[in-house]
Amino acid sequence: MATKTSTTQLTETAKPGEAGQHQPRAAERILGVARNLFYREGIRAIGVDEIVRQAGVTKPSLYRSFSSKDELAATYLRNYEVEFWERFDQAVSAHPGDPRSQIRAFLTRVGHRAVQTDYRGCGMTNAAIEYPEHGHPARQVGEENKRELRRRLRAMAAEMGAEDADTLGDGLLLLLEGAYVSGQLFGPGGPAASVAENADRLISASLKAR
Amino acid sequence: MATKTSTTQLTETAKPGEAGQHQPRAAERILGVARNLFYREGIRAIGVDEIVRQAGVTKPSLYRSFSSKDELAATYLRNYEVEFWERFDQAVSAHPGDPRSQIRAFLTRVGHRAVQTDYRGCGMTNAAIEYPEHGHPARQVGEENKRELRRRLRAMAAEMGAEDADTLGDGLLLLLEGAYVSGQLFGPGGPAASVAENADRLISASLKAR
DNA sequence: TGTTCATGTTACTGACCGGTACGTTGCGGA
DNA sequence: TCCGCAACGTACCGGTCAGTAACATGAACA
Repeated sequence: MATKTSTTQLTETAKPGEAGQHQPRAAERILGVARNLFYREGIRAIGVDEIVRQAGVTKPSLYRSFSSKDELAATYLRNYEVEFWERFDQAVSAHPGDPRSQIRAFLTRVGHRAVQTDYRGCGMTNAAIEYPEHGHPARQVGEENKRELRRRLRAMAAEMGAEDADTLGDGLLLLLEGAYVSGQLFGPGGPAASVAENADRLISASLKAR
Repeated sequence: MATKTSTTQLTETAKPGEAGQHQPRAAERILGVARNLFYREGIRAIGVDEIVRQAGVTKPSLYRSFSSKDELAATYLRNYEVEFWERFDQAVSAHPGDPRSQIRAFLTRVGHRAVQTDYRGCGMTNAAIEYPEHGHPARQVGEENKRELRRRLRAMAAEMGAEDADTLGDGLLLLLEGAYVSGQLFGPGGPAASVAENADRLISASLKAR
């Protein structure tokens, strides 16, 4: 029914004929399409047929590179996580030695993205909600990411000199997750726009002796 | 496989022989089973066959009471929302005229539930994440609920005398949603345990002139 | 030129998806 | 006793699910 669109461009194509490395084009195109569809529609909502159709390949090509749909989803999430930490570290390195500004910079950007139309939140959080079963490959990526994120936020809270650094770090994590979820629930004009401001107020309250 | 459980009690049974209203038993059993399964496993993850099997009925019985699976899911969520407001209003009426204590009471209970094993967050939030498509019956229930919740939280923030009541109300909503999500991601010992404490600090910071 | 091997294809599987046509049962009232 | 009717079950629909067997192609290398 739908015409075959070639809009799914691969961002970085392995240059053919170099270093003898012949990265399969199919796997990258599949991953790119899966990333778009999984993020926008959800993992359970998208079948492998839809993915291979939009990628312009066929199912055996998918299953040669990924052992299962679950593994494809996990790969999508691992890539997603890499980019997440890139954004996070970008905010960190923009304000060396100033964790409060680091948090503010990161959350300002999150808050901005979260009120865009068709914002769909955090792919890892969404996947964990879609797959409540412990041990599911897709869920594990999210669980591990959130544990590490919690560790870093608590460390940053301690670096700020907060009395109860763990509580502050957890509060920042709650605000962040709330922004992810509320962003896709409310859309433009939603409460996620104020995540950075609220985080800063929470930091203020947590820094002064109570 | 599973033995036929009769745990799905109907909360309010239409007394037979009264007013000619004969509520079918099948519909209530279906709704009870659907509620359990949809909440614990997710809506997309559960097929109607599984529901009717556990309810001990057959599919036509389901489709006589519910026009579609989506409508069954929406009914489950509407019931879920009723109980949500019951819990919310319970915290409110426990501290008349004291919105700060109302918030603390509500969030204390949420924080406690959110760190239980197998906690699965807010059914409405989860459904909205499972169904990103605008206009989906299941999603609409959640969207409407969150809008009303936001309105009430902002009103309570104003009642507290916050300078920027809308920002504080939104901050409380972010913390709440974050507790829902983090609760099911981290399980026991997760950051959701501190949602009430963080909310109280945020209120403190928002009440004093900046 | 012939071999090898990764990447591509067509065509298929059994299970499950949501949903339905149609027959059966049981009960209250005439 | 029989009717009418609502509640329920049997058996089935086409479509889609994830996953696979078997074969074609094309380039690198001997």
